Amino acid sequence: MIENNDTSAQDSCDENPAFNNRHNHQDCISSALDKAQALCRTRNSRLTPVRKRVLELIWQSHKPLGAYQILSQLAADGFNSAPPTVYRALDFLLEHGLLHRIASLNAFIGCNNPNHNHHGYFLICRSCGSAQEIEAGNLSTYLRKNASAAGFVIESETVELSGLCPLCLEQQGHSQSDK
Amino acid sequence: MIENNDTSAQDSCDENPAFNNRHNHQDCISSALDKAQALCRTRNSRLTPVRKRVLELIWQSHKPLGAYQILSQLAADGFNSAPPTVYRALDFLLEHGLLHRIASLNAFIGCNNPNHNHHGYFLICRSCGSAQEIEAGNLSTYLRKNASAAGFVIESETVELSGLCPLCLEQQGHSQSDK
DNA sequence: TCATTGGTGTAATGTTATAACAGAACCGGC
DNA sequence: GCCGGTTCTGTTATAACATTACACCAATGA
Ligand SMILES: [Zn+2]
Ligand SMILES: [Zn+2]
Ligand SMILES: [Zn+2]
Ligand SMILES: [Zn+2]
Repeated sequence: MIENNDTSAQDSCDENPAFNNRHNHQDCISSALDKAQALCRTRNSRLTPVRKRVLELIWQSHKPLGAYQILSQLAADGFNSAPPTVYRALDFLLEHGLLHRIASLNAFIGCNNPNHNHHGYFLICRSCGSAQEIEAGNLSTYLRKNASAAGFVIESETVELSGLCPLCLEQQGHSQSDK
Repeated sequence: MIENNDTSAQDSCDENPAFNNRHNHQDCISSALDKAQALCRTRNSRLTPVRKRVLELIWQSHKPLGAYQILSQLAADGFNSAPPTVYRALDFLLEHGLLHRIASLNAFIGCNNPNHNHHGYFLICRSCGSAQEIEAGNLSTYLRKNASAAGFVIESETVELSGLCPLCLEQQGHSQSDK
């Protein structure tokens, strides 16, 4: 199942992990936690148990997770679980660039490039719920240039594109041919 | 590049009304209501008093309005005012393209191009709260092309850019020079 | 007329997020 | 070690946003 035969990928999460069900997802999780650990050390910030657990829960799939879903998992773990607990952890992780908030879903997803100060955008599958962050690059430049033509200065970008991922498209194709 | 060369704007609302405090805003409102009226007639839909009033309230400024703000205004008008009332009206207006929902603000703003089936994006001033819809044009094409390279098919786009509008930038400049 | 449809009234509830304040844990200086 | 400031957590309550479910009514068209 999770075999990766003919790709020389060492880091299986660098490609398009969310829409590739053959990648080794344990690597995604542990790599994200390692990065977070390192980043917090260099910044003299504390990745406390709650914060770490929240980050881990969010990374346990590539589907954006709602605050109250996280909350109930924390409760199952025996952590304290009242809304402020999880929102404080989320705020911390957001501030450090370890997460992004998906406004159109009221949900949160891990960022696997927390060091680089970037503007990403998201492809979100409406069928399976997976989301994939894409580096904005030109897009951001383009938007800023256009905005400045109107005298507007962009400070933050929310670009969330909903549709069907490759995996769900394939499945839909199958079910259509069944008709 | 998004260039819009046909700047034969007679209608004072076609330019950049949200960020132009000198435009005749009554024209914005009445033109929006007229368009809605006409559009509903051709579609055999009913622009009932509540629906019309909600649309009017939303158009009374260029700032996205929350559902409960609308609700309290309806109450002041003597309309029934429970959440379903306003959400039903909003759903109707959204379906007919007369409004857009701003996910990052949980708020609603009028669309002044309800006939044309389009993908707009928004410039939202974090200081004064005004928002301006920009026709997407090439942006949409670009996003879809990039997504399809990842095997993803976009169905809907949420592009909300937050920052400072020209008017607020100018004010900020003044207050800075006061230092 | 009567059934159908679409719109509204109303109560209750669900979901997402924050305020406010008390207490505990951590950390640097002594 | 102990102290004092800061940061983190616990707890209660509430704010803000949105939906469900069901009853009623009014327009439409056999
Ligand atoms: Zn993964
Ligand atoms: Zn999918
Ligand atoms: Zn106007
Ligand atoms: Zn402004």
